[in-house]
Amino acid sequence: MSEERRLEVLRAIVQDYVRTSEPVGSKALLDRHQLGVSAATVRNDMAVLEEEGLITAPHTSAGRVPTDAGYRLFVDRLSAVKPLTRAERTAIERFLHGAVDLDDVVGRTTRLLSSLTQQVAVVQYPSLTRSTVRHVELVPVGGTRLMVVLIANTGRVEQRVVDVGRDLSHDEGAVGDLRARINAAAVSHPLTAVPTRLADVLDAVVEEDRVVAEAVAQALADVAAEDTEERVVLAGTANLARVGSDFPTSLSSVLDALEEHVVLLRLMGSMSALADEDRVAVSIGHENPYAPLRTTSVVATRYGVSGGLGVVGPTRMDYPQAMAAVRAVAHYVAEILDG
Amino acid sequence: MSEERRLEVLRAIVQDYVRTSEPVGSKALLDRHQLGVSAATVRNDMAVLEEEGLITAPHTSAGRVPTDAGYRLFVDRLSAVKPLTRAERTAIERFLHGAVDLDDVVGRTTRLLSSLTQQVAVVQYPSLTRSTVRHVELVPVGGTRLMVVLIANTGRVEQRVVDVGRDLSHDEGAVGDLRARINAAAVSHPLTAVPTRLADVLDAVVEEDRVVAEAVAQALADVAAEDTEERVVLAGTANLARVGSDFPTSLSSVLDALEEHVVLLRLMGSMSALADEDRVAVSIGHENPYAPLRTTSVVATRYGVSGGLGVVGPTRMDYPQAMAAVRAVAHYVAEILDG
DNA sequence: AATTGGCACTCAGGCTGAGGGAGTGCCAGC
DNA sequence: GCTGGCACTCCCTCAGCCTGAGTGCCAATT
Repeated sequence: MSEERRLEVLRAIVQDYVRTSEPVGSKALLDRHQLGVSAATVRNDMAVLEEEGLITAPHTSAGRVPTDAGYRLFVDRLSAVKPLTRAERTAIERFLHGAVDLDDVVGRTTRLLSSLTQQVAVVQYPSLTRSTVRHVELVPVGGTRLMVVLIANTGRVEQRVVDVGRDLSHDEGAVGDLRARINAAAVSHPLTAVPTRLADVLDAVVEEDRVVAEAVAQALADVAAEDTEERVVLAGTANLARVGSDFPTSLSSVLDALEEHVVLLRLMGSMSALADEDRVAVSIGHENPYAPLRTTSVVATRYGVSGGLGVVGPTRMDYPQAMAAVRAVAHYVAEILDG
Repeated sequence: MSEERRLEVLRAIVQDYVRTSEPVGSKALLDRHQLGVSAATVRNDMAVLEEEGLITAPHTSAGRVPTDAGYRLFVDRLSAVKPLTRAERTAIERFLHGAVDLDDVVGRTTRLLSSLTQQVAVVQYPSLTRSTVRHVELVPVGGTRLMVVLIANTGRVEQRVVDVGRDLSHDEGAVGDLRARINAAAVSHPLTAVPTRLADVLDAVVEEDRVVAEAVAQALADVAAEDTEERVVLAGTANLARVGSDFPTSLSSVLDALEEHVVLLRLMGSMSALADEDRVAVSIGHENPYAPLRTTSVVATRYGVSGGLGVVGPTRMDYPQAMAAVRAVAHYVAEILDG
């Protein structure tokens, strides 16, 4: 009884089940794979695989279905990297290159990933906390209010309107002075360092502008601190409802979960922590820390310096294909954002 | 045979069917409404209503279900305005007032509307084409590239990066001069007027800055022209999949349709054209111009000067409730954006 | 002329039971 | 350790039956 062949059987089961979404029996396996042994032997192997908790039978006299552990083993040891075709690669490149700004890049990436994988795609905006300041702009917007615009090196733009208690509409000098000081202190430093670096600026400004500077510094600190303000974008939720999908009843709870962007952000964060450059993280079914997603799998990775992207789908997922698509898309997006 | 009572029967049918989602028969009607007549009479009325195409029976010996035309009549003539409770109003107000910027306002509005109505909420960003310029900012972002930031009076911010073919990183004078000229020409004018107003600026700048100014003007014109760049935000798609919902098979095609933001934008546009201040537009089932949404109804209105918002749901929808919620939310959002 | 009670009729949905078929586990033989 | 054979299990499908909600129509009543 060879260990090797048993794993071969597991691989065949996973592949067939992913294709057909029906429990696969010993006979059906022989039809579609040359294992060189008889059905009875396959049955013996299956019995062992079941004992090991890698596959399970929905009921007696039905075929077998991979368990979460089975998928895990498949992903870790049995799946070959499935490189994208040249056509796919050029399609990705062409599609992403039409983007005009960061919003557009993120939007296109999301749609692209969902159509490539036929799953729900999740793309996180490049995180502010790990990025640096490219520029800070101050714009009086009528009355005593000032719009503070922060531009990060990733191209992301955040704005806040603050009330500074003083009408600055006609005092371009003071605003310009403050703008220059803030930029001198903050530009090309990490966002997380902004509060401390602005402390010096506060001391330097003249008394009457102190309160203005403080309000602005506060707004910038808010932006930097507010992790919750990180955003994710979804596409392809319709894929969950497709015929042949495996969400009979729980579909609406999965959709609900996907609208909890805060949760998705945490998810992307924890998963991309596991994924180093060019390697994707996979979380299968019950491995998922967030209960409503226990019936789903997530394939994700990091891109560039601080973003995350991936797909969410049923555990019965074409992992090699999804992993290849996620990796390739992450690669191209990083390239575009760097350029 | 009183016309009046017949309409009363229609109203009762719509109300019961919306509640229970089951065809309503003559007897069940008598239990829940005091019509003061017998079941046989109600049956006669129903026969007439069916002849008029206002209700239909899924099959012989089943109760009746409103047709699209039935809902239409109900909405137009039979539904009383259902004012929100005081508690709901204060909840709306409180929820929206926590918003920190335009993105946040739109996001909160969408989630609020979907949780109020238990439908899919659609909120369109205030359109640029009808708004005016509040400020234009130019920021050199390394090399020969310049970031053009446009701030509209609605609080919306759009940016573009353009290559101006000249390194401006250390020529703050030229940038400042151009910024001042552009703002002088464009601020508080409608976005649509930007291209013509900038023509004068182009003539005035010195020869060597001409190409820079042209690139910037082009970018601004792009933003102003690009209607497709208008954005919508969705929430509550999970509500479509809720148990008791009426999308047995077509669910995924509806979800697909909702991801076509371009279509949604056109939809919101055409509907809010019909809706004047404080009046909501309703499009029921087949009335909808976009085929994949023929099984849904849309309740929408305008808010403020140039935005649209509404909900999309099954034709079996609580119209009075949805209309009240849409109207109230639009009211509050307009107030907040004005303030 | 409108309303009503009565009555025969229809039909979707649920329940049942039989038959087929895919699949299994086990065992004896190679 | 592999294989063919065999008995067994149990899901699924289908047909038939029954029930109950609901209808349409009619004759009688107001």
